[in-house]
Amino acid sequence: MRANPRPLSKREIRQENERLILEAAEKTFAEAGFGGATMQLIADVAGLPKANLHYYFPTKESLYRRVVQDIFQVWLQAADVFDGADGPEEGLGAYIDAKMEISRRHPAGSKVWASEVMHRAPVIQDYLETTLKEWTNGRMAVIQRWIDEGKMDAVNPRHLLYMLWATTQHYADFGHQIETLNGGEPYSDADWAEAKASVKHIILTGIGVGQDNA
Amino acid sequence: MRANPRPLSKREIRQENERLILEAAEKTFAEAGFGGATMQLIADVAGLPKANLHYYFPTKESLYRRVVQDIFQVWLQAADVFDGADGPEEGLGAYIDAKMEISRRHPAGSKVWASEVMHRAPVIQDYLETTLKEWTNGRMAVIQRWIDEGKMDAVNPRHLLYMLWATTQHYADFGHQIETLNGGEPYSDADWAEAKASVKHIILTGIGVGQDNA
DNA sequence: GTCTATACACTGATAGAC
DNA sequence: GTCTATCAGTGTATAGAC
Repeated sequence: MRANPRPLSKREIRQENERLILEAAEKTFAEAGFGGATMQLIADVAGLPKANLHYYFPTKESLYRRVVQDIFQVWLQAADVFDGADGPEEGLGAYIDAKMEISRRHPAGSKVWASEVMHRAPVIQDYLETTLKEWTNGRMAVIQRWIDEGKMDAVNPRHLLYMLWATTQHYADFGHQIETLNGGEPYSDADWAEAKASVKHIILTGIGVGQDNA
Repeated sequence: MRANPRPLSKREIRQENERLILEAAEKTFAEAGFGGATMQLIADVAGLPKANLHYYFPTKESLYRRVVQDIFQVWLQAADVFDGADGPEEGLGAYIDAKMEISRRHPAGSKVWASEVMHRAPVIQDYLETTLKEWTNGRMAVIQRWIDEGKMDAVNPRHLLYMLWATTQHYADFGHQIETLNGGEPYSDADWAEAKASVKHIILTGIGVGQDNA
């Protein structure tokens, strides 16, 4: 344990505390839902007094809104691998890998997102109508281009995307069920590798793309 | 408006009121989550005074428990089509159809189930460990048999099941997102038919099963 | 079996000393 | 920027008249 060379600036204190709070909030909202997560509980998880949460985030809803927005950003960035790919095997394969990795590393975020959408997106409806819609249309166009170029079968691009989202996010959102069916044991590296390979194999084969992934 | 030929027996009154309450509860729990759904709100949806709910279901949790149990039954019954099928095209095709139909007809139930599992199954953990586990093992054995008989490719049966669950339930759990991406319009008969056909085509092709479904 | 009134606990949010 | 004390509002659940 070393002494800090200099005291943190107010800006740094704010950043650090916001990070602590957001981390605790994401975990707590995921586990208990918006209604079940109390400010007291989030404060306990963050290791701060409840009043401090209200200092950084005036209302519970503003805190929740920030959590959902952050998740949405991570989620959108996963699609960067999609762009600039030569074809579906590379592009969709990398996208599946990226989304499976998010399910593994940020399961809480995925659950908060799922819960928000299930409850008719009370705080991010505008994102669905603008950003997500544009993103979806763009990726559908890419898939359609691959189809036109004969690089994959003529499947419905929209429902292919939905299948990718559903399947990859399932490993986060229903992680508890999967763990229970795994004898109560969390997934090992090998389990995740098997899951990834299975998902990629079935979907890529399903759209007429040969692949040699082990 | 006709007069009832005879007054309802107490048993019939109980059945009818329980049905009203359970219907309202499923809808409300799905839309607002366990914490967000208040007994007052459920009572309003059911058209009954709040105190009556406590007469039929002593606590909020007992009402919720009953809702989840009922959903689980519907969900398990959908798998009847699985058994007695000659091969994967018939068995899995019918299973996908059945699960898509449940997503269409009982989206609220699917959401309550998803929410329950996401929150680590506080009330149906025992079902996951017993009934669901046995069900899953049984169906995995059927799939493995089809593989051994050369009727489909050698994919991992467990992950194939997860993909079926994820993909079909996605159309209920994320129905709001799908509707938003559909221009705010609910899915028509044609939309559902297209979704079903897409899901069946990709998955059945993905496991090496030819199919001629339109 | 129905329903009004109410008890009791808890939650989100704030005031104000430090 | 931190934290204790506290308020106003809401939620679950029940008592008791009908």
